Amino acid sequence: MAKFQKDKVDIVAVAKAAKVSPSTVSRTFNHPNLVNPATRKKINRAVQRLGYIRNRAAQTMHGKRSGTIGLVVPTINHAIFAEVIQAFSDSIDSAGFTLLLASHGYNLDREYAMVRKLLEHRIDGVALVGLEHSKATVQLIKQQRTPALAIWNYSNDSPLPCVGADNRLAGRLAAEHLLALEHRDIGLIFPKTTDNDRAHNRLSAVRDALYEKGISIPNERDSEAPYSISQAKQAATSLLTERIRPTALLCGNDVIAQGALFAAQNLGLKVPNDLSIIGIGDFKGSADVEPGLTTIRIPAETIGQLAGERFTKYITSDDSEHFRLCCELECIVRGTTGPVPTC
Amino acid sequence: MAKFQKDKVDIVAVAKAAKVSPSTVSRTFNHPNLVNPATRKKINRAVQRLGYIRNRAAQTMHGKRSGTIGLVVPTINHAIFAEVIQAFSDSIDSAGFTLLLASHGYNLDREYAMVRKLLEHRIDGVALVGLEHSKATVQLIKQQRTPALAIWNYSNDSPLPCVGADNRLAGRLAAEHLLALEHRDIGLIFPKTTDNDRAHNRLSAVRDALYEKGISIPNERDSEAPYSISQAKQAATSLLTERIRPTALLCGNDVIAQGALFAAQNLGLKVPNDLSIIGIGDFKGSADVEPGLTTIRIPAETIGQLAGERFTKYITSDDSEHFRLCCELECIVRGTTGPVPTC
DNA sequence: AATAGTATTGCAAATGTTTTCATAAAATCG
DNA sequence: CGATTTTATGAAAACATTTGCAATACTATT
Repeated sequence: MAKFQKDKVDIVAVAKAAKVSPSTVSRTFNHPNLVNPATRKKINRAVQRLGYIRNRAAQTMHGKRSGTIGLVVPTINHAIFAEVIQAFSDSIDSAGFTLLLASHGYNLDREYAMVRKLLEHRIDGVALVGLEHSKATVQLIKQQRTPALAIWNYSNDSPLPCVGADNRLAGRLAAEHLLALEHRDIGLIFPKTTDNDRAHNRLSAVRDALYEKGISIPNERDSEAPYSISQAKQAATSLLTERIRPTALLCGNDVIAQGALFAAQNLGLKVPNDLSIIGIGDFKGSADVEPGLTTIRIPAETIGQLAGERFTKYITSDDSEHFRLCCELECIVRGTTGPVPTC
Repeated sequence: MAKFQKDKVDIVAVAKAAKVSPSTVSRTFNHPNLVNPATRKKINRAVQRLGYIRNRAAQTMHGKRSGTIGLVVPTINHAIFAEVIQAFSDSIDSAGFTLLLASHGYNLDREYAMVRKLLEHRIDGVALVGLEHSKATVQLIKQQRTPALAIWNYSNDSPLPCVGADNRLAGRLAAEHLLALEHRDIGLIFPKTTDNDRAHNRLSAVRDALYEKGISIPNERDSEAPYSISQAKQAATSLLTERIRPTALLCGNDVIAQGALFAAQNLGLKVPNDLSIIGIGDFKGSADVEPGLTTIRIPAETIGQLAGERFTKYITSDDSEHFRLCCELECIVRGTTGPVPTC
């Protein structure tokens, strides 16, 4: 195969080789039923022989879809997003699209820059994580009339179509689980909430739920840790070595919760006898630590897959009915939470 | 800004608004020094006002670079690759490129399909994980004269430029660490090695190293587990409940090693007193489990970053000198390995 | 002031497709 | 068998850029 890799092999080279016009070659790809099976065979043979590969750029320029979808995430590096990226990628792939990926490191100004960059490539749609975006970003995608989708978060009044879960509810569920176990001395470890509406929503819902029971969290029980097991471990360690130790730790996500768990083990505390720990997310691996992590499950894979399916349909059929899909949360009780120690 | 979003805003709309020719507008973007600063200012104002965004597809079609680089990985889902993807993405981003990402699920035929798909988008280069690829894939990228790069693996006779580490050496280092601690009864847990030269190289190097000391691994000590903590945990559990328990477990990667660690804890074994465990990879989090995981560090972030820098330079300067970068491995001794129990 | 350069701009061709329209050949019908 | 419909193909315009070449205006040199 591919005997003549001589020069540029484009659609006209194929046409020449098959002794037909370029139009016919184009048609064999785009509307095969409009061309005589015999001619089609000739053309396909020529394609094989020359090793021709379609040029999406040229198609795009003509006004056809580019066949690409942009995805902008805060970070690729961490368990959750990796999972949702994988699912989204697979899902759009099977609809014939390719993924353009960019990350902004929890900085909404960089998010804007990334969206702009993707727009230059004439993506057929762009998916963003979360519902909070800079004014400029929103204006940009509106002005370009590019289909856009918010994933990971759900809100019934989201301006963009969205596929995700209710992060406020996630926070509330976590708090309620601890409250049901009679915990009152609760420590909080959350990531920074600037430019991160997921964390913000979770945290404020937790505070609300606790407040309703008359509990407020003193400053020294309210700790901040970035998305890293080791730094969470540090934060948890200092929280657990205060004069009065909380009986439970509510963590903004499972990575932090794992850090907290390791910190507790390192301090010789028995989980859940001496200390309860709950996370949010249910990442890969959370089930398998010892003891298994109690957490609020956010179905990342489902979100990614659903988002991909729904969004590609939305793009290809441009019947632009706004959609909002809410994925169910679930409180997964494993081994890291238990009743308050009866000391 | 963006008062007229009336119709298509292309380079000629901008030209009209700024009262210059399209050529001049194009030049302000591509060769700013060739155009009068005053004109440039006029044009930039028009660009702002109309909200013009360059069309990479049209540029590409003209023969300019597309500004995209393809990356094909086995999976996005797992710690290692997520890290290398992030670093690679950041690195090429700062050189002005955008990432097209695809995954094949450890199937080299799907890898071929993905490369083809990326080629349709006229990527300026494609990076693949590992050195083992189907004949068809290799032929395809050669025939298209697309710059290609192998990452993650290093070999001094790699046909493609490569940036990575020596996986055979990684296996050997792990084995030698256990041997130095006098372990002789060693259990192996590795992922499937088909279509995965990383795992294959590691495993065969481990076998060689053990063989040199006269040790061969009986079948029941040689276990297979996919890339999942929970399934690794299962595999480890069955290995550890054999009649005669090995004194050490050598795991094909850190995910498996973590599974093994949890399995041991679950069985009430003290690590490292009753059992030593070593992994390969040093993923995020491996340092923080309790006890910290001993492992062979593969510098994923360095690999990703270096690969991005080197590859973009390679592409933009097309001085096609073949390059091969070998990243250093390091045996990180933490808390999961110790001397053979003196029972 | 004439000449030679240099800086700035515009014109038009080229890039690789898709699609509308027109045409030619073949098939159907009465 | 001629008229009409259907099927199959080609010619050419359009898509949004970039760039070589030519033209113009300006500056420096003698």
